Amino acid sequence: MRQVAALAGVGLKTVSRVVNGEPGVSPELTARVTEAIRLLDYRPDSTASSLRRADRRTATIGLLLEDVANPFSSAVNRAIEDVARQRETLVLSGSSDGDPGRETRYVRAFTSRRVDGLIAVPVAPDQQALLTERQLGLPIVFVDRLSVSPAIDSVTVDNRPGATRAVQHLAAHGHQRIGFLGDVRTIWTAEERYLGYVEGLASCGLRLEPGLVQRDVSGVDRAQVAVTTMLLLPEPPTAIFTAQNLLTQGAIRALRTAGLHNHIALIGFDDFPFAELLDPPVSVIAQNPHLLGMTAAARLFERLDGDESPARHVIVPTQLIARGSGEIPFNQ
Amino acid sequence: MRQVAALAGVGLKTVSRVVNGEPGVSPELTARVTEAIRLLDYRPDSTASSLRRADRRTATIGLLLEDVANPFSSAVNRAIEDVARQRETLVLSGSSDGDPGRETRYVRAFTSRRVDGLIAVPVAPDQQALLTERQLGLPIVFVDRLSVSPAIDSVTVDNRPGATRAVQHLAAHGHQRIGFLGDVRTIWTAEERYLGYVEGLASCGLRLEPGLVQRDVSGVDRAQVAVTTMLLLPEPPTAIFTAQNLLTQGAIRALRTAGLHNHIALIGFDDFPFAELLDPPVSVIAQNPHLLGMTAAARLFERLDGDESPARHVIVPTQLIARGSGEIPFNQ
DNA sequence: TTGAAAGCGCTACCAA
DNA sequence: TTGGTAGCGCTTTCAA
Repeated sequence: MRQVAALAGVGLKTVSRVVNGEPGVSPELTARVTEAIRLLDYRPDSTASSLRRADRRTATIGLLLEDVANPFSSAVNRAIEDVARQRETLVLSGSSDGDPGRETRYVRAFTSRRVDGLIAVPVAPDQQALLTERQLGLPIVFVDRLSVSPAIDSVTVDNRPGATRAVQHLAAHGHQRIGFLGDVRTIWTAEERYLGYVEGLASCGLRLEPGLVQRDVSGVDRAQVAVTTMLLLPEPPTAIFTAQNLLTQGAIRALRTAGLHNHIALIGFDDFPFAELLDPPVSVIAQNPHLLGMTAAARLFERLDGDESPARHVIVPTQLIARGSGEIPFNQ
Repeated sequence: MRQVAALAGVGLKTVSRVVNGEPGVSPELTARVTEAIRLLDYRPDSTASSLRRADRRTATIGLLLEDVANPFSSAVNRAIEDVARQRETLVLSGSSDGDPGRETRYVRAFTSRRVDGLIAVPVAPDQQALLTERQLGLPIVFVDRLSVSPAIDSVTVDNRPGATRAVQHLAAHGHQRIGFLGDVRTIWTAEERYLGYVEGLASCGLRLEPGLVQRDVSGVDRAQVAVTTMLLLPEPPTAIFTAQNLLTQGAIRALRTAGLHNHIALIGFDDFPFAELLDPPVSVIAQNPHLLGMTAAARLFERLDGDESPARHVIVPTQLIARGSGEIPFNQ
C-alpha cells in the first residue's frame, strides 16, 4: 500500500479510501491510485485491515462438522457457503470425526484466526470448548445438535417426530414387530430418533421388544451384522426402521443377502442418492440438509448483525418419502 | 497479550516466548505466564502474529472446488484437510459451480486473507486469475485439471487410459456398438475421457459412430433424455459408457425405464455408493478422490517447504471395478 | 534470561 | 478533499 501511495503520489489514507470504496476522493486521484494498483499487482491485505478496524471483523467463519466428506455434512457445508458468499464471508471448515480432542483443537485454531463466528456440530458431551468461547463473546450456532446451554442457538430437524412417523407408517401397513437400528447413543440425534421410535410404538399400541432393538451400531458392516442377527431370531421383525444412513445401507445388504428385501419392510432416516433405483425403492424420512445449513448460517449472521435476543432452537421438518420398501405390507 | 504480561509481571516478549514454546524462559516465569493466560482466557491472535512474522505464514490454505457438496469434491476436500491438519493448517473452501467470475472472486478473497497456498479445480479456460497469482509467487496446485501453464503442478487421474479400458472391457464382452455420454467438452476431464473412448474404439478395430456419441450432456435429467433417444435409434447401442457420475445415474434411469437394464451393458466413470446394490450392480472406472486430494496437498506442502523444482503432472490411477452391468454380453 | 523499541499493513481520528 | 499520526497484537532485533 505504501508503494501504491508512492507511485500514485498520494497519501496512504487516500489509497485506503480508494481500496475500500469510501467516498470523498476526486476522480483524478482515484484513477491514479487504480492505475498504480494495477501496475503493482497490489493485493489488499485483509488480515492487516481487520487487525486495525474497529469491528475487528475478518469476514471469515468457522465450520466444525463431523466429516466434510459425509453427504449430509457436505450439503450443510455448501448451504452455509452459499449464505456466507452473499456476505462476502469465507468458511474455514474442519472435521471432528466425533473426537472431542480434535474439536477442541479446531475451535482453538478458529479462534486464533479470529473468525467472526462459528457453526458447529458439537461432539464433546459437555460442549465445554464451545461454551467457553460463547461466554467469551464468540457468536456460535449449533447445527444438527441441541445445546446443553441456553446461550447457544441451534438448528436441527424434527428427529423425534420424524422417527415416530416412520414407525406409524410401518404400523399402518400392518406391522407389529418393527425392529430398530440406531447409532451410538451419545449422539444426540441417535437418542432422539430412538425416543421417537419408542413413542411411535406406544402411539400404535405396540409393545417394545428388546430383542428387536439394536443401539450403538455404527457403520455399514456392523449394521449388516446386526440385521442379519435380528433376522435369525425365532420371531424376527417384519419391518425395520434404521435411524441413520449408513445403517440403512447395512440393513439393505443384510436383507438382500437373506433374500428378504421384498418381504421385510424398511424405512431409513436420511435420504440418499439412488434410493429410488434400488429394488425395492427405499422409503425414507428425508432430512433437508441444505435448509438446515441455510438456516444455521442465517441465524449466525443475525447474531453478527447485533441480534441479542435469547437463543432459539429452530426445527426444520423432515419428510416421509414413500418409495416402496416402507409400504411392503405385513403378510400373515 | 499486554494484559497477560501485566498480570504475570513480565515483559511482552516473555509472554510471546511462552506462547510460542520458545526456549530460554525460566520455569518460574513460564508458570506465571501460563497461569495469567488461563486466568484471562487469553487467545493468541495468529493474524497479528503472521502479520509481523518474517515468513508471513497464516497456516491457512485456499481450496477452490466446483462444488463442496459433490461426493467427489468433498472426498478431495476431506483428504486435503487430513494432510493440512498434520501441518496445523486450516482450509478455506469455495465452490465455483464452474463460474469463472466466481473463481476470480474466490481467488481474490483467498489472497486478500493471505493464504499460504492454493489448491484448485480451475474453471476459466484461460486459467488467468490463477496463473497471475502463481506468477506473483503464490504456490498453487491444480487438482483434477491440467494446467495450461508449465508453472503449475497438477494432480489428476488417468482419465484417458481409464476411458479406453472401459471401452476395451465392453468390446471384450462382444460389444461393437458402444455409446458414449460425456459432460460439457470445455471441461478438461470430459475431453480426455472422450479421447480415451475414441482410442478405445480404435484399439479394438471398432468404428466411431456419431449417432452413438452424445457430448455436452450435463446433469441426470439430460443424460436420461440422451440415452432414451439413443435407445430409439434404428440401430441402438448394445453397450454404453458414461463419462461422469451424474450421467451414469441418468443412463441407469433411462435403461430401467426402457426395461433394458439387463440387456444393455453399462460402465460409468467414477464410482458411487450403492453401485453394487443396484440391479444389475454397476461396473465403474473408479477414481480415488482421497488419494487425489492427499497427493495434491502433499505437493502443495512440498512447495511451501521450499521445493523449487519444475512443476509436475502427477497421475493417480483409476481402477475398473466389474460388478455386473459392464459384463452383460452382446447377444446377437 | 529478559525486555524495550521498532514496525508488519492497515484504518481511526483529527488536522489542514 | 487530503494526509499525517497513532496504534491494532504481535514478532524481530538488539541491548541489558
